[in-house]
Amino acid sequence: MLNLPGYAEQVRSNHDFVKLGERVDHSCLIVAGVVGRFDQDSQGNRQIIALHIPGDMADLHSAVQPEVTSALQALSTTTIVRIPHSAILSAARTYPTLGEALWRDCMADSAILAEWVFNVGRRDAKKRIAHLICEIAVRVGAAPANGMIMFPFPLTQTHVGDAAALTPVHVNRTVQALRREGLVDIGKNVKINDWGGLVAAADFDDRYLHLSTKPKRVPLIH
Amino acid sequence: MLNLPGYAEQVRSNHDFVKLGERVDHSCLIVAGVVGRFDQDSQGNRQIIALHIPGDMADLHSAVQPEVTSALQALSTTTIVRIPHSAILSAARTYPTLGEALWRDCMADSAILAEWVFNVGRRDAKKRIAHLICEIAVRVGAAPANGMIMFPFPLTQTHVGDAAALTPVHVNRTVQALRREGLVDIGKNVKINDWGGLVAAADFDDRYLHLSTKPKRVPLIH
DNA sequence: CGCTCTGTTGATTAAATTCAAGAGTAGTGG
DNA sequence: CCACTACTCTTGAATTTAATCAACAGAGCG
Repeated sequence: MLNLPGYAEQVRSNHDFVKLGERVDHSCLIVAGVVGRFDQDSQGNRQIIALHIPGDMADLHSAVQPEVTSALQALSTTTIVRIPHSAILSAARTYPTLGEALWRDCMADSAILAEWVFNVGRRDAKKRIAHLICEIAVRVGAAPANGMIMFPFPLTQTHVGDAAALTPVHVNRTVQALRREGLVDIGKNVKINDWGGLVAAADFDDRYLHLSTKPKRVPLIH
Repeated sequence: MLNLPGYAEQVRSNHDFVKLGERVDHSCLIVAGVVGRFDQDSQGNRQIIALHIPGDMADLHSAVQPEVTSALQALSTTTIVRIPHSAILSAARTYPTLGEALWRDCMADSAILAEWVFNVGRRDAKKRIAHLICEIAVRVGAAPANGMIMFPFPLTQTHVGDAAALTPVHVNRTVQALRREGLVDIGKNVKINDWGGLVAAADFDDRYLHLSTKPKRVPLIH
């Protein structure tokens, strides 16, 4: 087993722990919480371009590209471990198969990014939010219980808007519509009453998540 | 110098040379022409999620993730060379630094993808198309001549719409507006009259292209 | 208790889509 | 060489979706 160095660190909600423009010498493993990767323009308009959940290396790519062009912000109270690039790269050099796995992990994130371009570009508000919820449900590994899928959801409607490229007002109305239709209740928890219906409404196809090649999540060894 | 196997192949315009759902055992180097990476939904709505120009490995990522989740289509008459994954991966295993470079190359594409999420999500039609043109101008390495930047542009307005997530009708009106304002003339050639003005109109910041770490384009050794 | 943040509602406005049709251009085959 | 077809670009009008503006209510926290 790899014994990567690093120490756990708490990040407050809405705090940037990797900032635009800096040059980093480590990648961040998310241990708990939810983090958003943000891009912004010169007027300060922000867009979440990726969401990361526990088990994700939110910026593994920085190992080969240390200039930060999108910030990482905690969207809830979050625990991270900063892992030095030196450790990652030397391990990858020693075990080329590991290097390939890290590369593959980055490409899994990239495939999600591609789907987000489609999501934001081609789907209307309802499909877009439904699709986002489907993706998160699969990624967190939410399992049905009592005919319902439920998982904690610390994001605000504003966060959802930042991810789906919609205004908070429009997110609110769309979330209400999804609730009224009995598909999904998006609150402090997401409660999916009708997974099949939600998948259909979102036109969700999980192939882009490459679930078969995705490594199982392993508990953190410190 | 690497001596990767492969033979040149002509692809007709509008032809998919890597198809959705297949499993590939090679990556495609673009030698000439322009190719689009397409995602689509069950209704057949299409979205270009990436553009590739000569010198790009359009689907290098398939070396570590061979299941095709987005198709590659020639947007003009195109020449490609198919390079076996076996050759790429064994070279990467032998020379870990090369493996890192390939990984880095994939991450450069990923950074562009991230910018596209922002582009499609947060910019209006004019900024969006202007931004796309700025990006392509930089990537093809277009240089000013006679106070004007000009390069061939084989894409149709429909292609631009597929990339910018706009209808062809709206692309047309927006392209005309950009022409009227003297910023850029988008036709069989792109003619940029006012680079500074276009950059400002697009809110374009080339940092996401990581130009400093981008390897210089080398002529193909066969 | 008062502040801030989040969610909610209504009215208005703006941006982009949709629908429909016509004009120009290039390529194909007779 | 011309007729025919397909594609691209263009225009106008009507419609739809989402943004904007403006308030207010409730929850949580110091």
